[in-house]
Amino acid sequence: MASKDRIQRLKEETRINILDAALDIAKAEGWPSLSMRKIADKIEYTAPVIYEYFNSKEAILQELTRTGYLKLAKQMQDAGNLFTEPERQLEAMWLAYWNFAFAEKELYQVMYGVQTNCCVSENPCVVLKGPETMLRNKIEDLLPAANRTKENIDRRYYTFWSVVHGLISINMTRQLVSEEINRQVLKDAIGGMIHAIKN
Amino acid sequence: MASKDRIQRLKEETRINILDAALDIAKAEGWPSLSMRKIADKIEYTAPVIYEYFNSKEAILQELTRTGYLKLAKQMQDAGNLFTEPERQLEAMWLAYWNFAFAEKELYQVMYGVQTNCCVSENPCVVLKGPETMLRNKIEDLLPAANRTKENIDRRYYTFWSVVHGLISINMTRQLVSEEINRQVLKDAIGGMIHAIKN
DNA sequence: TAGCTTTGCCTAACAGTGTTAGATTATTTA
DNA sequence: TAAATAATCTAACACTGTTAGGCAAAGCTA
Repeated sequence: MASKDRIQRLKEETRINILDAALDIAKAEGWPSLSMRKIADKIEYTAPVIYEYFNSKEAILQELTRTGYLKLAKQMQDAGNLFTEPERQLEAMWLAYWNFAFAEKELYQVMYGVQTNCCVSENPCVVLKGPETMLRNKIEDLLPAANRTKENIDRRYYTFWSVVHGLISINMTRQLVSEEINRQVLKDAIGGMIHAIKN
Repeated sequence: MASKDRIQRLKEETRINILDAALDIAKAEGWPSLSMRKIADKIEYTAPVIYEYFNSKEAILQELTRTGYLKLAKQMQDAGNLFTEPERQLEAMWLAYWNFAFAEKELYQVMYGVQTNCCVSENPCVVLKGPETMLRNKIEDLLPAANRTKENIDRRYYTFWSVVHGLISINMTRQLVSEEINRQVLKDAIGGMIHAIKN
């Protein structure tokens, strides 16, 4: 009856192989070009056997986001444990979050629905820069002449953009942020940023 | 020779029809289920005709992002023009950006590569909440007991998350943010937020 | 108006996708 | 060894983006 265990182990193994193969392909060629047949090739099976382990391609991605969240949680936990003061811990946890996003880029993408936009890419023609330059100009106006450097404008612009775009995309991918919280976060961020710019 | 003009006008018209149809389908069924044949159906042609107007499906999306940027720029311009003080203008412009994102959700998605993540969706099982709860707990620790309300924790958490996730996804979709700016924005945001939490 | 050329549009096809049904082979059980 | 079960494959369906080739209508020229 130990053969049952062996078989069970083997099945578990190919299950993991499927997940590994999927992630490998995504890392090598990006998520859009991931296909069931490519996964099958990599694990040296034909495509239909994958469906004995996962109900759909979507299910594979779902499982990968699950492991992604576990990995992220662990790295944040470990980072926090290096410190004792809560503020240092919180800082370390966010930095761990940041580092995870780039160390495990593909996992982060599937976890949070960030697609490497092929559309805009290499050709940042002037119209795409319209909103950007408008905002930068206004930030420049507000900055005291003394610190009106390119680096400063960059920094303010990206801080602004990050918080607004971040909040928007959180709202679009998940839908659990209350209207009131949105209003407050946005108001705080914009108000705080404008205050900070004026010094 | 006026017929040349008429024909030119007609061609321009179906070009616009293609773009409109694509956006309509995306609004109705989401970007993933947009297909050339569906566009063709909507404009009452067959699929290959579209290739006389656009080189590829990608080109259609590219054109739509272009119009999206124009629309966004106009709305920001108009919003800014309602005020005279630069700080009010900047605030209004960011609010216009925010409003555009939800009023023209599909355009924003294609412009900035935000995909409505089907993966996570309805089943927020406990593991997905791991990182979230860890961060919330730490924020709770840092908040003075007096303002340790759920609303406050929510607000701080989402502000934090927005700026970090926003910066990450900006980096992933575009790649034009310098390492130095990233470091500064991240440091400023995290430092500032922690300071704000402690009051 | 006749013929020729160009244009507009379509059908058919290719290679690829996710997914399912049915047949076939291998393995385990009796 | 024979029957039953499990593992795996082939073939197919309906779909995707995209291209090649043909047909018919429109325009131009004589």
